[in-house]
Amino acid sequence: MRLSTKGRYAVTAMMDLAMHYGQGPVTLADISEHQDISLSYLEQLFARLKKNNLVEGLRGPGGGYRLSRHPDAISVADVITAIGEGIDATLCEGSEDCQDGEQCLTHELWSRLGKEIYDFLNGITLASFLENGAANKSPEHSQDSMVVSMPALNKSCA
Amino acid sequence: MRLSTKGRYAVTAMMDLAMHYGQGPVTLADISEHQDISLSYLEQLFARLKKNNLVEGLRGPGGGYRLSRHPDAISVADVITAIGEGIDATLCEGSEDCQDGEQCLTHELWSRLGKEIYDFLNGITLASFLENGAANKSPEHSQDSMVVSMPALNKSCA
DNA sequence: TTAGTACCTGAGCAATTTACTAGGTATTTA
DNA sequence: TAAATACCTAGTAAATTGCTCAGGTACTAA
Repeated sequence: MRLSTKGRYAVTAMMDLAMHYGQGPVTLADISEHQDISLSYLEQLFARLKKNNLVEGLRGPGGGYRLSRHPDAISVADVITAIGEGIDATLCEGSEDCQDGEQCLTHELWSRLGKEIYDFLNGITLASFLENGAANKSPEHSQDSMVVSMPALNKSCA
Repeated sequence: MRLSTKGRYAVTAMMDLAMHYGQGPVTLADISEHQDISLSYLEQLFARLKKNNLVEGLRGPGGGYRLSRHPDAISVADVITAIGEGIDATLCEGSEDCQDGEQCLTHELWSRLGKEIYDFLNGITLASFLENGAANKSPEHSQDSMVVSMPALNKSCA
């Protein structure tokens, strides 16, 4: 589990897509303008996201990206792990370095903590976060005409 | 809020100290051996931890480091922010770059998510995690003769 | 068919972070 | 004093981050 500005870019970009879910694809150029990220950097991020089947790309005029699943079915943990792609095997894990009990113990402790963090982030879906900003575990996965509401966020930023 | 292997090292090291709380200071050499981290790297980490008043250093033979507060009063978020030290002001935040509403919106979204993650990690204290691995909010802060128990973690690592 | 728009690939790069090495100084205990 | 330990400074190779540039490929409207 890793959490950096890279994951932050990815999550905010995915939220951009979630907000326009059901309204046709969103171009990377739009996201680039909205979030002030370079287009090529976004392309790199979305290559990862597409590789992990979180988004679909649609070419041609009027094309862009859209979520490949319902915002209810995409968690923040999904996005971050898709970006990180195979991180967290850092220390013993292969367990050949483990000699004494105490080392195993601290590793065990961290792996438990890491799992708790993952479970927490996995409980936050794009939809649930857009709706009320809360972590909703076990979403109902309603396949209806999803309309993402965005209440009380029109305060000025300056 | 940043989460990387650096924070992982710091958290496991602090857990090492929490386990020996009330049993005299622990040397960095011991932690270095237990966790297989270089001594100087630990020194850098503990310089930050000391700067943020999470640990106390005791020089001379028989010296080492110990927690400056009760394990109940130190959260995982405390450790990670002490290591990170003033990160998360990355994008607009100074808010001069914010032109349109939508950019503010995504920033608002992320800051809310970041706060949720922080609150979650802030609910996990060293003591509560050692005891049962669960996130206990609002610990009772018992100032008694803390004995950190470590049940059911003696499985072999190989 | 052709221009426009989108996605894709890969190289490269400055800045930062990571994890570590080397060498000191300061302080305390025995 | 001598040993143990914290503490400090500086450097550094490797990786990561965030980004740019330069070209490609695929699709669609005209």
